[in-house]
Amino acid sequence: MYKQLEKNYDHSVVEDRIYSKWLEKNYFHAVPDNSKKPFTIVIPPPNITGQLHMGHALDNAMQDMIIRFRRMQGYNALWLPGTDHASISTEVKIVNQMAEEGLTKKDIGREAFLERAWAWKREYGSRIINQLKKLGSSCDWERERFTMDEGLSKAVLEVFVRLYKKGWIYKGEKLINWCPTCKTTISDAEVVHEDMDGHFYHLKYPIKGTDEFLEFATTRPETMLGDTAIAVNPEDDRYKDVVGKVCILPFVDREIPVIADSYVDMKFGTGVVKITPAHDPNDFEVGLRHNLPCINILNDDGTINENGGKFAGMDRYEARKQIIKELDEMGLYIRTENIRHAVGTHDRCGDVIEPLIKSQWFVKMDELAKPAIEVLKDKRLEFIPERFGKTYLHWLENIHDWCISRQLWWGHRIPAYYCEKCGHINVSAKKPDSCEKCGCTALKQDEDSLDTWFSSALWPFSTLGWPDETEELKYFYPTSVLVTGYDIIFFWVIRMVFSGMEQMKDVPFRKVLIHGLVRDNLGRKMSKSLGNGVDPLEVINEVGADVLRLTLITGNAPGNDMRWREEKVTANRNFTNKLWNATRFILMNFKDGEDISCSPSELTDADKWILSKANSLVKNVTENLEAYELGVAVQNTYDFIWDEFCDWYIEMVKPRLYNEDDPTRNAALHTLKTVLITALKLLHPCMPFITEEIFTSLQDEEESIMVSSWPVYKPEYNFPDEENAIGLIKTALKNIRNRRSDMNVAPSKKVDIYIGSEDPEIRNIFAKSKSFFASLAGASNVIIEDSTADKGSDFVSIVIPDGLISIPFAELIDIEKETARLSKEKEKLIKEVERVEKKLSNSGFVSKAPEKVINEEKAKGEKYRKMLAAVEEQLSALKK
RNA sequence: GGGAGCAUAGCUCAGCUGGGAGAGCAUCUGCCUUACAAGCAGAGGGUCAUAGGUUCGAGCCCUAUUGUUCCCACCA
Repeated sequence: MYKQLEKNYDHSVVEDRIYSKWLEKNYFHAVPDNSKKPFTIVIPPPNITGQLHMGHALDNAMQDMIIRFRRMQGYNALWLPGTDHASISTEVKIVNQMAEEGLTKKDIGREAFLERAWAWKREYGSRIINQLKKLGSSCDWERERFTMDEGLSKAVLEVFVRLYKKGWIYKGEKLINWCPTCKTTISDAEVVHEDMDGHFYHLKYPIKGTDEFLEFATTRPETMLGDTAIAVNPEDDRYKDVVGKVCILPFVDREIPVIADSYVDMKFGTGVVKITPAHDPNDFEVGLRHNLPCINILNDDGTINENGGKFAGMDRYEARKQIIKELDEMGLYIRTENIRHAVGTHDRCGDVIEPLIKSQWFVKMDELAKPAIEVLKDKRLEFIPERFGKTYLHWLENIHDWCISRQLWWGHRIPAYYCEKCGHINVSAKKPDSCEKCGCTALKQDEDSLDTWFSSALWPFSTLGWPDETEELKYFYPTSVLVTGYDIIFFWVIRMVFSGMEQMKDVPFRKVLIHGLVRDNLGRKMSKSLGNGVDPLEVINEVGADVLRLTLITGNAPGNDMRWREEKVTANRNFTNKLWNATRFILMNFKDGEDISCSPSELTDADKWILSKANSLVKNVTENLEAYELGVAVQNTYDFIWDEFCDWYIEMVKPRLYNEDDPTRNAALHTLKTVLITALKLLHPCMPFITEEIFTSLQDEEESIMVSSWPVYKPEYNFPDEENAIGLIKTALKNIRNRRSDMNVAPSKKVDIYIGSEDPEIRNIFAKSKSFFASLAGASNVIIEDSTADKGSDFVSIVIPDGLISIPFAELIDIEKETARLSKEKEKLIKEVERVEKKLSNSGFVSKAPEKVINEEKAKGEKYRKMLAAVEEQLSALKK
């Protein structure tokens, strides 16, 4: 019946075996069932190019923990997994792969390129999925989705068409962020502003018809080739006269007007700004106000185009140098200032972004943002921790239209078809037979694809079958919680919310649990370039997924970054060892076929104490998990198992186990098993493998802990009296150990221990617990007495609440040392008594503090006064 | 320029709605006590960044300051 455990726990064998079992039993699969409440999590889909890193490990450990907890609680728990096509990341990988073969996208064309991309996906797309399995993730793999699946692609086209028909998707010539390396547009969210060292070039343009010049400064002199005006502030007296005049733009000999616009800051620099509407967002706005032409001077690869005159074909930075050099020769260069300023770069490749004007597709954001703002304000959507809601709101309240077209091939191609005859744009999920305007059949699809986040924005409902009205969609949407890092709130969380509100008319998830970054032991971000990344798969190989998960979950609060420390891994590995050995010990004491059931009346104080503690723990852990305080929940379980259960209860129970005739042996076995199983269940969401392994060894009524029921708090298992009693015993034992250690008494030396108390109930508590003093404090005999009088110089005394412990250590007593110790204790007690008395004589405290607190203080005062009296008696006895 | 976080034992961090400061690691002492030396028992170590305020009571709430980290932002 009972399976004895191996001496050492071997995670490498156990984890794979157990995971296979769970898969075989189909425990992860969830189907709509109206008799149960759903609990849904959709995974943040990792990129198919990705490899599991610590960020994924943390994110998924948290999700698995939550979903396992809810599954055990009886919810119909679905964790829906999948992957993201990651358009730009994947495309770059394929392009690089082709480059090794000497091929370019152009060489092979769109169709063949996509063929290669799909082949790549087939080969590597499941890699990260398999890694998630190593972590123990209980995802419903039957429902695994990919953003470019047929169904999800259908959802993408459907949303595009709907928003277009509503006028919320439009095509327009606007200033966009251009990455010259990736040769595509990117959204505002993908631009990272980095402080870089740069130069501030002071230059001047000649004013036509005068000998005068207008001086200004710029960080990007090459953009002058696209200048179409020069601006000053209308209030600026210095330049009143030049407004309306014309400057001559060198090199291209363009005449540009001097205009007045309040955008110009009079106090900054010379108060003069060159205006390049085609390459600067502010200038673009100024250009609109003043009807200025836009002159694009850049090619897609960042070189100067034909509008740049003699600089055409030159790289942007080369042109910058050359222009400064030539301006200097012309006497138009003044000086260069070194400055540090924010430069927009592409988050993928790091290249400097060039703002330029192109015709692109946009999602109009103002209307979409409104409901997303509302749901946070009325708490239909909540962030944990709350503060991230501010980040979310701030972004939404300042949102710009979202540029969604990308000059990439891997992704969802924009469903817009241009009529070659009349130029009309036909937007339709399927290619129309003919132009809806002129009927012409010559239609050409837009070459661009959609931002990868356009499809992931739909993930919470597209994965459940939308736009079809599936049972799954009706049952599992809205999902319960989204777990993700704070770094993708803008990219993803916000876009899911407004997409869900628009298409489903409800939030995609009710809560967003935000976690921080896993950093290295020095607090640096883990990165490839630094080589400081810790590979979670290596950790799993070395110590197992349970230890990895425990390390990631404990010791940090939601939303905070954490450091990865080897020592913590070791400590947690030791915990699994502790748990394993505790179980091994318990199982060694079980005999096959033995009935260990017992009635409540057979339980001893110690049994009731640990059962009561376990019962409180159930409540505590459940509440913490429900509040998404995962770290606290696990820490409390850890502490309970190690400190209360192993260090105290198991030690207390040993004599009963060793004595086959002990009438309470059964109760001990029963309690050991009951408490351990409870603790295992509480621990299971965090450490699924070892808890399963132990659970199945301890009992064979249930085949898996993961589908067993979550423990519930039972008022009848609340034993405050026994908790107090054992609390007193523990205090006494600790005090005796302390004194023995102080006096260098060898642990092997057994002595008689006298315990005196005037309170018969206290005497009774000690009388029942005599055996603990033998096994845990080196007592040969325990003698209970009804007097707390000092026993004279042959004894060492220990004052405890409600009693006095005396040990015959006459030969070991150092009078001086003992006096010093007692004096110190006396002082401490005097202070305590004074503190309590002061508090209780404070009328404010007595009248305003809750009764419970006041009573606690009174009880403390009583206790300290008694102990003080006892200590004083000891001191005077010692003097004699 | 705007916003947010953090500052608690030598180190890394918990401390959830205010009611006498905790863990792990490290340090020191003693133990191979037949579950575990990856262990057991004991000990030392904190004016909870600073200054005010609210309160009967503040590590926790408010204000300011200092240091530090991060996010957002079109000052040429």
